[in-house]
Amino acid sequence: MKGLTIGQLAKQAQVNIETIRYYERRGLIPEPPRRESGYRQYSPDTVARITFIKRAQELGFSLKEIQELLSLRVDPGTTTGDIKGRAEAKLADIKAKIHDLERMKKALMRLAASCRGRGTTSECPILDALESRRD
Amino acid sequence: MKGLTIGQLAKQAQVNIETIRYYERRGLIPEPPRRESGYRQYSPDTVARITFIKRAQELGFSLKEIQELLSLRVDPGTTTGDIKGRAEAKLADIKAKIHDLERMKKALMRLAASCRGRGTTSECPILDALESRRD
DNA sequence: ATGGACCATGTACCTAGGTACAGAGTCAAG
DNA sequence: CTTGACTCTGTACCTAGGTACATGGTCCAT
Repeated sequence: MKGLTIGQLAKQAQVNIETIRYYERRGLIPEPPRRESGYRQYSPDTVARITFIKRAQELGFSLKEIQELLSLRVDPGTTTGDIKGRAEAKLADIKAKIHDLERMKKALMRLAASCRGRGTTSECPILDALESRRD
Repeated sequence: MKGLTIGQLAKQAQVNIETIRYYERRGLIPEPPRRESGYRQYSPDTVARITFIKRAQELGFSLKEIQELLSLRVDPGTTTGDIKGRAEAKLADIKAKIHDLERMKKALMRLAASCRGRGTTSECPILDALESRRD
């Protein structure tokens, strides 16, 4: 078994080929080994990595932040304490996101429930979900 | 009280003035009343609306999606059943986000915990957080 | 041994979401 | 009643995150 070509990887991860090369340039995925011809040879694990990146984006992380998240594992030049600190920073981030999503979720559930059978819709305040923020 | 000028609104909502005008063009905030001079006069509620938009973006929603979320309340031409359906679609979306964030959270918590005191960091797999997805 | 499907590099182009003027009018404190 | 800070519209420009060629070299099933 020789690993995946970039085209196979793209298909499995459901992204454009160019996106993969772009991620490589950005340092989001490691440069893979090549064969004689220069063709990239990817380990199947790369699929998960790209899937992770894509999903993390949908969760509101920028590529830069995702890079930081990913670097929480592979970086061998860092101390564990450093890692721990960075992990906890991201953790706080994530908790805040979950918190706000929970608020939106509750608002929408109230909305969907209250909007059953009534007449007009003007009284369905989703805005309140994230109101009164404490930045 | 005459409402906020665009500058005051921008300051309170912590965004650029141009962003507000841009949102207006995009239909994310309603066109406010003007005074004689043409100056926009905003209700203080607009602060919450912009805050909501900004935060929803950080949660991974596009402006188009946010528009849909916001339209779940003000749209008077829609039936409650329609609203309910759309709310539930968004709800599913949000639940999925929460779910994946929970996975990331758990992964990071394991990471932060396990990375205490050990030597190398190579065994801290955050990637597993969103692996094996079921799209 | 060859032609259609892939891949490589490099550069150009695209969309979303803003941001920054320019040029002209308005507000209000002194 | 002026002057510095704001605001208006319109248009141009910018960054992030891709996406699309063009040109040329591989791969492999027939």
